[in-house]
Amino acid sequence: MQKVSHSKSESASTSGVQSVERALDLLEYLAQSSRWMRISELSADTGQPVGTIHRLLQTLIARDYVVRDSNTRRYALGPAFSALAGSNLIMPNWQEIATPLLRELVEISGETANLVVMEGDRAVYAAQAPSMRIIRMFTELGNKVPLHCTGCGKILLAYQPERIVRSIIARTGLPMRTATTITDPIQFGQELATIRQRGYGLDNGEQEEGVRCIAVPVFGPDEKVVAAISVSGPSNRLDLSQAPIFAPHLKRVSANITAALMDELKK
Amino acid sequence: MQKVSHSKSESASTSGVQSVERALDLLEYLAQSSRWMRISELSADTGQPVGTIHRLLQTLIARDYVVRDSNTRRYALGPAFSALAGSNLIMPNWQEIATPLLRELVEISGETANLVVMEGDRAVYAAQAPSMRIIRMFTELGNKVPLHCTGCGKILLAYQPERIVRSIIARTGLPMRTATTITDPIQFGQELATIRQRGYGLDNGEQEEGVRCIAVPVFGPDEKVVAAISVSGPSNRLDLSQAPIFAPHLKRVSANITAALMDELKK
DNA sequence: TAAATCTTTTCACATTATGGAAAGAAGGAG
DNA sequence: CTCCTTCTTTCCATAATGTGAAAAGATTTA
Repeated sequence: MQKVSHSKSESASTSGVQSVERALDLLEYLAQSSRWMRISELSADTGQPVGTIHRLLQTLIARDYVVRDSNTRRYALGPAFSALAGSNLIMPNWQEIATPLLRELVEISGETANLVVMEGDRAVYAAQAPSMRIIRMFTELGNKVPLHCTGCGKILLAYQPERIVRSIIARTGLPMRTATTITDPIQFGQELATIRQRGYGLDNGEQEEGVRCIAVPVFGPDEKVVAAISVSGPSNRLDLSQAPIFAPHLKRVSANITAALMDELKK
Repeated sequence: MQKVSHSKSESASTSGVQSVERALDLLEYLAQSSRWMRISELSADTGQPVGTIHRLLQTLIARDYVVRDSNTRRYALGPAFSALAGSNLIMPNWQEIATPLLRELVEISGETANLVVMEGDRAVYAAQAPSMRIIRMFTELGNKVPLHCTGCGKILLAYQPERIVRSIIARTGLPMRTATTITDPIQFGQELATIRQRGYGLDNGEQEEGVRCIAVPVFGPDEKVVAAISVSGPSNRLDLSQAPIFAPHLKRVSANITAALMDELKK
């Protein structure tokens, strides 16, 4: 258990309430660890003395943000988060807001249109307007897929701060799903840069052979990306050369969703 | 908008890192307010001076737990929560864990079996094993329903600390959905007490005319309730006099789900 | 343009969080 | 069963940290 520079360096910079930041560090560490943690582990891994960790945990437990298994004396995130996460300010009713707008994309492209949000280390389908054709892309709502090998997932990552992207990749890696999956971190970084630059992203069968998709970001308040929308279909119909043609339509619909979202939020 | 006791009383008592508690107060207040809030409102409603609120918000914004709309200078919960909420420690893959176990209930009862979790002020269907009969109860997964008028919802509330229950009811009220919906807070309190006492809950068409259900809690670590399971069916088949017969089966399956959950968690 | 309202920054102060160390539990080895 | 080790919890003197009143700045209203 080695001490890690008790100096205030790292996140010090300016402002920031120390104890709050440490509490958040703790919560985030618990979130990303895939098993229940003991105090000594938390202390070692976050570099805070056990006393401090213990006191923070007490506070968080009292509010149900952390639970303690009294048998093993291990800690994990608690149920209070789902109450926060359920707030419709951060989890809008995407089905209601987006589905009618997504249908427009189905009419234009003939392919299934999706709205996807980030949840933890994965992308989740939150709304969908299915293609009317016999062969079509279809996913259950709530379905979770990797971020690195889907059009929408890559969009969501591309508009995330560097540090978030790195920590996600550190945890999940870039596992190969098909022959076209990008598995090299450097190349993946370039892919994200390309996406940011041209404003839309592609999925060339990177998650599932034979499924292609074109995706754009959906912005919330303050230009933060809150979701991604896409049209997805079978490779034989959806040629990636069509992307520059579809992208403006996707962007228009994205802007409409942003507007609808803002309407929901403003009072 | 009246001021609520500026005294440090309330949660003071022992322990608890003050600034962390205040930050949590702030987050919870933001979560429950249905619109974006200005600093002055937050200050008035939480009883903290604007300076303090401002500083806390800075810290939370820096970490994306709060977002600020720079046009209106209003604040809301930020995207960092979905990352935490996505942690499989607090959001297990219920479909995977519970669905096979729920099927057992379908075989016994002939009716649809559901697993429901709490999310914010509502209950969300997280797993389901549908009845094989022609007329049957069915809901989309991810569907959100009120807590106060559903079997599972009432279970979830019954095993929640008083203060949580009160704050939820304060926000949502007890709106009448059918003739049997409990709309009186006192009576509702008694209902929750009854549920705790006998260990299972009923829904006698309180949300939808003609749909009845029997529900029991699902416990996680440390005897905390993390979900509820139920069998639901049409009133003409599902007589509430059958409840004492079904309840033990529900409890057995609930225990199995708890066990499966623990297996997931322990390494 | 002036007044009023709201937001952001500042700063002296002491309350509050800190973390080392002691006390207490639990777990393991012999 | 007892001793020893390892981990958790509590304690407390210290000063670093968070506090909040008020000033400064920004924006909206009159």
